[in-house]
Amino acid sequence: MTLTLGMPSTRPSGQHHGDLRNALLAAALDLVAERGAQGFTLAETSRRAGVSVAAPYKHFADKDALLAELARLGYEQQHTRFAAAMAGSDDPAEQLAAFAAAYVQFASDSRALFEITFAGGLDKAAYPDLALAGDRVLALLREPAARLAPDPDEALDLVLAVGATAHGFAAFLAEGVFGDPTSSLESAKRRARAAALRLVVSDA
Amino acid sequence: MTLTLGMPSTRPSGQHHGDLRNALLAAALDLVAERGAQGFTLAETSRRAGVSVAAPYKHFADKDALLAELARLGYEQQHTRFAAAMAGSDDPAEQLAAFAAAYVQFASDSRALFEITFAGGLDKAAYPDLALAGDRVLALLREPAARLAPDPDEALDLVLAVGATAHGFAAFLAEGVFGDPTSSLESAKRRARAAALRLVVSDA
DNA sequence: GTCTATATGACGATAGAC
DNA sequence: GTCTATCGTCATATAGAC
Repeated sequence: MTLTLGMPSTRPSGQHHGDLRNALLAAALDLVAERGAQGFTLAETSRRAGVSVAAPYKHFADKDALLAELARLGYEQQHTRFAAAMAGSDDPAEQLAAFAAAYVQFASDSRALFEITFAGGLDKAAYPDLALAGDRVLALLREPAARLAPDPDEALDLVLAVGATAHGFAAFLAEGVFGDPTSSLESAKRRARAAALRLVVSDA
Repeated sequence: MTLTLGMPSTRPSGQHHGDLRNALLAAALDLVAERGAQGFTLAETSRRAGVSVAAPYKHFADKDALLAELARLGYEQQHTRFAAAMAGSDDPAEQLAAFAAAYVQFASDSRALFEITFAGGLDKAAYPDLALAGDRVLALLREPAARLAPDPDEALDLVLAVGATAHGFAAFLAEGVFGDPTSSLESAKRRARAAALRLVVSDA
């Protein structure tokens, strides 16, 4: 996989790596993709990055700090992708449906990041940036929801219903409820989009 | 917590416990409730049950076997509770709404079991009974869905949409998206119920 | 900023006595 | 069916050299 998490910045300094921080993040992401969020260890991450187990501590306070940074990047990627998907239409109902489909898509092709953001088991209180980044993703839904429902309470209902439904379909897909993972992605996206529309149009 | 998982059976045999198997299951459940599914260890479970770390191996093949049994019991409890909640009405739409509310309720007051069933990280292929018990829960939705939608494909859509939405709200509640956990349970249940109805009535 | 070396401490699982 | 003892493995984290 080896996703680009930032710009590697043409190794400017140091002795060996130049950009160990990003190398560690990428290695950790690969590790989570292979063994799941609970299989993540700092020691194995170090090995994959080709450094000693002591090296990471110059870049992250501890194991959880690295994981929290990964989760934060996950929320940022989500925000970027969902915003792009929603920009395809001006119809608020269509925007919410596009969000649901994009959510499922993200869970599928960035499974590790998706798992970390939700099943990372991080203490959100200890990492305030995290809750903030997560809220920012959910906030994407507020504008189209407000256009569909003038009443603020009803708008909040829509935000949460669409968000919960999208998350449920994504979780089902990840858990293999649909069966074959490859062919089921499209059907999961279609279903998530349709469910979001149903949640929305009955209020129109 | 110390939920009753079976009948303790008035200690018939053995030296110390009489029913170590159930005592281990109960201790493991408490442990998961405190530290999450990834915080579960067989050693700590043994300590809490007051036995040596070797004792569990006379009752379970290994660590995962104990966890899998707990997950199976979780699905069975879900089935019982959801079936009871759905029995309150003859209207299929109302039954699906009752399922959604009961699902959120279960995630709230049996948080450990809920976490194990979904975030246990178990190899479903290695424990076929597990996938079966999980399918049996989802199957509860099939009858009311079939009554609402004559077409089998549409009925499946309903089953998955209601299931995904219920799961999404439950996950949001567990993750603290709603804020205060105690006061938010009722609002989460109300929202889940309302969303399920909206998913259903637009097809009526 | 990275390494080597080490302290410290879990955990899973098994062997053998009772 | 439970215990004591133990092996092997792996982890987090720190200290000090370079």
